[in-house]
Amino acid sequence: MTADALPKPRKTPVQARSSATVDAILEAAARILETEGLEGYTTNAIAARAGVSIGSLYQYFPNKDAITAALVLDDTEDMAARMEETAQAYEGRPLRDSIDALIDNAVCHQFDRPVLARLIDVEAHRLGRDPRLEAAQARIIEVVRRQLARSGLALPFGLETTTEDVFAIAHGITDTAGMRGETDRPGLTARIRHAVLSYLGVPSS
Amino acid sequence: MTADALPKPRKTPVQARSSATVDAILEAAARILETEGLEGYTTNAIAARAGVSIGSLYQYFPNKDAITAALVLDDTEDMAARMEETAQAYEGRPLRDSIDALIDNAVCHQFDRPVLARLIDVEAHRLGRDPRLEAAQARIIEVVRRQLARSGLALPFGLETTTEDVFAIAHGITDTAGMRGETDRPGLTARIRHAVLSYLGVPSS
DNA sequence: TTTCAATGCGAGCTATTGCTCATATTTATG
DNA sequence: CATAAATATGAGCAATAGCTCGCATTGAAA
Repeated sequence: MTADALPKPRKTPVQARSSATVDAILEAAARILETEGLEGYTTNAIAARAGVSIGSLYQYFPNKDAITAALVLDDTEDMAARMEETAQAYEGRPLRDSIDALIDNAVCHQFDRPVLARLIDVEAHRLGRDPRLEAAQARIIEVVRRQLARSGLALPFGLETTTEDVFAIAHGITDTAGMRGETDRPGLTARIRHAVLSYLGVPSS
Repeated sequence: MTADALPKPRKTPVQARSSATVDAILEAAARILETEGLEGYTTNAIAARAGVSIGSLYQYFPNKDAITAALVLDDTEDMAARMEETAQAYEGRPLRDSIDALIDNAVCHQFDRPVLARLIDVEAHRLGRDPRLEAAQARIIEVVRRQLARSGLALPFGLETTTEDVFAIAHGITDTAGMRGETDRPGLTARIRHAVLSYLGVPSS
């Protein structure tokens, strides 16, 4: 008996055209989530919009959730990379500046595709735990944790909890603004900065 | 031609047993959302857990979304009533106390059924606008707005935006904590209070 | 050119879901 | 009791979803 009993990872692209197929599928999935919501988010629709047959789709993804998981993972890893870059670029500069830049990262990300960002968040919770995803999330957390640790501030509730709360605050404000269709990005950044800095006990202006 | 072309509102309970049926359906729907998530949230499953036939279910709800909408509305109206009661009970007392009590309301609500609370939130966004729901939401907003307006504080971003942000901050922290399974309710309340009060520029302890 | 793996295709199977409808039972009323 | 409205039932239909599989096409190595 051949060991093809495990349907977890499907074929991995080796030629250029198959990589293009995978990319097209993920991009189509994102666009459908964005424009049609979870209702229209079907494998057939994804394949159609990607200009690919369902058969091809299922050669690279074992099931529908795998597509969503890939979407979530890509998104999170992209965010992690941006955060790390930003943190490095602002190394040595005052906390206020680096925090500002990090917040702007998050705001940009949400403003870019607000509906998609929210749905990805929802789906990420629905799908179970995934080591690779958790690693990417940990990278993001770590960036903020390091900022706080190096700041020398007397954190109100300890390093872990404060980090978590700073995140939750930024996430809450950003998400709400994104859903409401707010367009004033600098204004939003200013509000989040004020919320975060005042939470940390730093005079905010 | 009879005017039965509008399938929007179905039969309204007039006898006691039918009211019990409706209640059972809504309670079953909530419990399924809570324990099985959106996957197991099917009309047949709801009817089965309610101990009712699907036929009966569809006599009182025109479609599945109507059940969800009723769930969302009930939840929101319940919250609005609690908030209004609390605000009235704390009338005349210092802002710190009333804010604290209002926050505790929200925390209790989320801690009671965290998974359900989140899914209701998600579904509320998926379903379109509903005048009755918006009215209930407006009642909640109004409670907070009035607190802020009467406080005499110099609000950082104007009454509307500040109200919205206070909400978003509390919602963000509560939601994250609920999803993480945190159990320290007083601690959570303290953190939210600190976040909100410092955002408002009030010394927090 | 030959050969074979990689890739692509899409009709259609299987399972499920939302929902209807003809019928049965219960309750209220006179 | 008789009658009709209110309520309850659940088999099953229509639609659709996720997904398979046999076959066609393409690309690259020999």
